[in-house]
Amino acid sequence: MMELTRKGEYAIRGMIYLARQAPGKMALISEIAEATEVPQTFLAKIFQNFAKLGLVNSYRGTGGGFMLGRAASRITLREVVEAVEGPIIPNRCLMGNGACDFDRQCNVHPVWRRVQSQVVQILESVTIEELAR
Amino acid sequence: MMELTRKGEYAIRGMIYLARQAPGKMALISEIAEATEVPQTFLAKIFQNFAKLGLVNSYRGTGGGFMLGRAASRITLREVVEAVEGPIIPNRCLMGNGACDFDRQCNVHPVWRRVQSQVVQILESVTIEELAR
DNA sequence: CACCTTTAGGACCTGTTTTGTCTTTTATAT
DNA sequence: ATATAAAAGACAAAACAGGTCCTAAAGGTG
Repeated sequence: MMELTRKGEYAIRGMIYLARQAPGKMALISEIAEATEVPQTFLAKIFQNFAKLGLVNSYRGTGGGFMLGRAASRITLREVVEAVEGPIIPNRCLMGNGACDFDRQCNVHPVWRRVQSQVVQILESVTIEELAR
Repeated sequence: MMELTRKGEYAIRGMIYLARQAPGKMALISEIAEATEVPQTFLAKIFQNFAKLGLVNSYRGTGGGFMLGRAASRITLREVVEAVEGPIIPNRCLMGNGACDFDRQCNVHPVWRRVQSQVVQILESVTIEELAR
């Protein structure tokens, strides 16, 4: 249960790699992929999306590449994980789409809420900068 | 991320239903399935497995059915969840099959450990009896 | 014993998600 | 112009989720 997908794992590795670059230095996707042992085209997809979200900045053409969108100390693990995996939701009924009317009736509900809040809290408390050290 | 599957959800519902039965009273799979709104054959599979694990007792033939394998107060939510979903493992590298040699090198590793232990702790602290009240 | 009831076990199936690949396009620097 | 890199989109194999269906086996009952 609750397994991070490869995509998530890859994303974290890539971001840590970027965090370890000298400030302002660009890294090619080919370089990142090789260093982190991630399939290049797959990582490219992940980073394309991250660029849209502002988690990384991307530049095309000669001398282009990727760098972090902001200081590694201001990017949390939670942000990275949720960017690839979607929100942290231990049970469908927490999705808040009204699918679950058990909010008041069901005793399991608050347990999932606790799980959710604990996990979010842990991931939120860790920054990419810490992971890159 | 970390979503419980339907199977897990169904299993919990079924166990709670059993916990609400009068002590020693047998419940038919057809009855449980209907009451909990779970596809009968699917629930049957889940409970077959639970019978092997001792989480429920099953009896065939007329007057047969299912009942809890022990007091509801001695069955934790963790046990039920892990019985259907497998161990709670936020990242593959925690599986301990030697697949991950990052144990000492990787900074993310201890974060996943913390997540794992927190979630396990929460689910462990809740019994089916509490959920059935 | 014959028969009915109820779970056990196994085979099978369908749709979705994961984990990618491949090709073409667009932007940029030289 | 040309070379370089990321962007975008189509495609696909494999695994997983979420079931169904059929037969077998066990246990009561008349």
